[in-house]
Amino acid sequence: MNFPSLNEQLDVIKRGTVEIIPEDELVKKIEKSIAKKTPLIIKLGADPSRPDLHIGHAVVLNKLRQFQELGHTAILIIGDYTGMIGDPTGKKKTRPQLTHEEAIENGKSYYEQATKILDKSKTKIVYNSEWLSKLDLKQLIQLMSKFTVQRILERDDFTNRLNEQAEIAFHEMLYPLMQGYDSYAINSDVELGGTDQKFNNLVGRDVQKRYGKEPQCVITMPLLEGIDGSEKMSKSLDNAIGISEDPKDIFGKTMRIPDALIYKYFELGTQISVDELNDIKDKITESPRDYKRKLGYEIVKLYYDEDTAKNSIEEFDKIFIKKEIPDDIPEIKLDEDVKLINLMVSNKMADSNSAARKLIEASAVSIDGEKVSDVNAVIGKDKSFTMKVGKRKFLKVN
RNA sequence: GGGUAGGUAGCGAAGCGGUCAAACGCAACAGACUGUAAAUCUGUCGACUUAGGUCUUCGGAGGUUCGAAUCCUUCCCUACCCA
Repeated sequence: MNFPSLNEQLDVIKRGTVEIIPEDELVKKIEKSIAKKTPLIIKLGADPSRPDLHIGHAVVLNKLRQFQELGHTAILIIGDYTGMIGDPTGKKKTRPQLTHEEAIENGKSYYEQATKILDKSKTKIVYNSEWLSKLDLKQLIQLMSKFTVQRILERDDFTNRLNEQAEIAFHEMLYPLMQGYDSYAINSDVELGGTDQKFNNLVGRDVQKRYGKEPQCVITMPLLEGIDGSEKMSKSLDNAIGISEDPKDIFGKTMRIPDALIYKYFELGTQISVDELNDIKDKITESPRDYKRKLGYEIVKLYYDEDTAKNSIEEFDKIFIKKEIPDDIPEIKLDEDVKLINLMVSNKMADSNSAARKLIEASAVSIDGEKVSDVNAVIGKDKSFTMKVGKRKFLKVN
């Protein structure tokens, strides 16, 4: 197999990375790979505790995809065994532990979603229970003896937890070692991860060295901010764009990101070429809105297809720029007269009667474009109209 | 095992017998302004309501009291210090 030249590869690999540790070793590995016509083994560990992937997770998957396109081998490790511990990274508290069944189940779902980005035919998937479950106590002690408590505690999360008087459960200290052991088990040349994974991934290097293997290089990718523009993207903060979401939502959410993030999203969240990326870099500030539309288009295209992406733009323009009613909105028929607030609640346009009342009072409800102000409004069963609650909730009544 | 400080709405955090559905901040939602950007301003932010109120909430369970998030008993949970 023939690989692109070293420099071509480096251009692609370096896109968006934070650190390559150490870069000269990576260069040597690539040179060797070209000379021997052997692909590098690229490791990505997946945490099976979160089955819903968002474009923040996609940052690292995109990078892995790029490696695949360069001809290298991607190995996705589903941490079914480590998932039972729960990665302490960035956590202030001990994570809940998954059962093995849950971990496997989540792992499958992870794979399904990850292969929306990765080349399925070139992705090897392995479960780390395959080797971790076979470690006996003697081997585990041997592994533990190669590291010191200080080394494990030096990572920020643990230091912070010590300082903030939060607990650290004993088993959590094992997490980095086990993840590092994965690298040894699959002989990885490169491990990818977010900057938050730097410590764990470096431990992988050490484990390999101590077991007499050539150590992997570590490539860290930035953590993508969520659509609120400040916090790291995460489902629990409700600032994430899920890769399995409806295309309209993906597009709409993309349009809501702060301008400062547009380039970063292009760089990390799309597969547009390095050349194109360089081309738009300085132009974004000229017309942020247009580039944001392009960004939304590219992201939708990545997870769906070109037609869907085009539709998303059109739909968006229709609703928010031309302020028209979207095409496919829920439609219901009334069998009898109902109070407006009940109608809102039963169609999930408000959480409770009180909430519905408050929305009406806040003039957030309109019928055929007319704002409704009567909290006790009753809708006659023969009426036919379209109502709108807030900016995004529509309902057609016939 | 001994000691100390705590557990309040999605989160953080006040309150320490009545004026508490519970200050304040963040988040969220809605309105104005916009490019559904950011920033800003305004309103809402337990539930039901015939709008007068009613009901359920302050770790759990009991109790004292006309009245408890606030006092007492007990149980559960967390952190820290000492061993």
